Amino acid sequence: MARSASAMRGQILESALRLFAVHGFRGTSLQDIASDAGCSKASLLYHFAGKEKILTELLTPARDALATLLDRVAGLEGGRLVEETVTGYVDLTLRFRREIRLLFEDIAEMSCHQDLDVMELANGLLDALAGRSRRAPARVAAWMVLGAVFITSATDDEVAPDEVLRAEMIRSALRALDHTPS
Amino acid sequence: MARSASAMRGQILESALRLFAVHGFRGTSLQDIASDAGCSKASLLYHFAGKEKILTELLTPARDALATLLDRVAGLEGGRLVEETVTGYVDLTLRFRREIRLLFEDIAEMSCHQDLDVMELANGLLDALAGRSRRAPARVAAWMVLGAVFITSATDDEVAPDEVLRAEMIRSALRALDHTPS
DNA sequence: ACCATAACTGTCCGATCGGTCAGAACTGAC
DNA sequence: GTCAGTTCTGACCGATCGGACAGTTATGGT
Repeated sequence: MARSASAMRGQILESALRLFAVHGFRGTSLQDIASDAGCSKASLLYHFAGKEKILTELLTPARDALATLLDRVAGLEGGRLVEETVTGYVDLTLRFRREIRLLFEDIAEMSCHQDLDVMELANGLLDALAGRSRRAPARVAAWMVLGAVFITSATDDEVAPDEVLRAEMIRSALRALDHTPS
Repeated sequence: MARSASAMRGQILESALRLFAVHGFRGTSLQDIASDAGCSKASLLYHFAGKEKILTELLTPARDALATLLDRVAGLEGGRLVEETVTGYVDLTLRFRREIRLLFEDIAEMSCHQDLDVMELANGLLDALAGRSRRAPARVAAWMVLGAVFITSATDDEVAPDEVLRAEMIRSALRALDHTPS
């Protein structure tokens, strides 16, 4: 063997990203990555100081891209600020989809696992949020609200008292769904 | 020792929920839970058939509540459907905050960890999405969009081609932020 | 051809994990 | 007090993990 160092490193990173995105970080062992990349586990640790360093190297480009975006919008304000930030953020997440997915597959695996089959319920919730519509705009907005409420509830940021938080979450969600109050 | 069975079970579930919410499911060992609950690891496995069963018992109430919500809105349609679903979903996530948090702490720990300190960047992004406003409605909406875009990008649901997905994500996000197009 | 260096590997290690099991400790009914 | 049944535990097990290290193999400059 003994390919060029950068080639092997690239192969390792590629394998790691794919496996992390399927089984999660903790759910993927160094041996798994080594087997997939076609080298020994010891070779991994020759190229990378440790398992965490592999993860760091995988996530750094996304991090840097986010930092760049924030720099770019630092001087803006008002409507331009929000528009540029949203557009940039969306593009960024789409570009680094696999990296984001690896952060979530721990959850996904946990949800699919065991008796409680959450995925079926999640699809039901998605349908209801989309108002039973199958059209793409409604479905995308439904996904957005699904994730938005989920994450916002999980935050411990103390951004607002619970009553305010609840009211604003509902209003914001309905706006995202393009819902005209009846 | 030798308390009543249900008391010990309750103590174990309480400890497990708290520890899972701090260190994640995989990041919490049976020994951790046992120490926190004030019993031996073997005692855990007397009350619960395995580690996964503890998680199942913790998440089942939330799952059942979601199923109940979906049943309740099953007969509705149009505006009422969307309103009831959103309100119910928000209430549900707020009620089961700790359970949701435990699903996320794997991510949180991973993000805070290592060199790349993502949290500072996330706060910057949050500020920009909120249009630099410190008011609660803007901050809540910013959190919503942060999570919405993140999760929607991570999905592999093939809900729409990437160009459509991108456009709808941006539109939906701007609506959630109550942004009036300039 | 030679050799310093880079690339790579087999093997071992300590730690930790979830889980088992035989038996001790406790409990309430009688 | 006795005893059956419940509750609990220390000790142990096999598996797996991330990592260390000495030694082997390939590479490129001379």
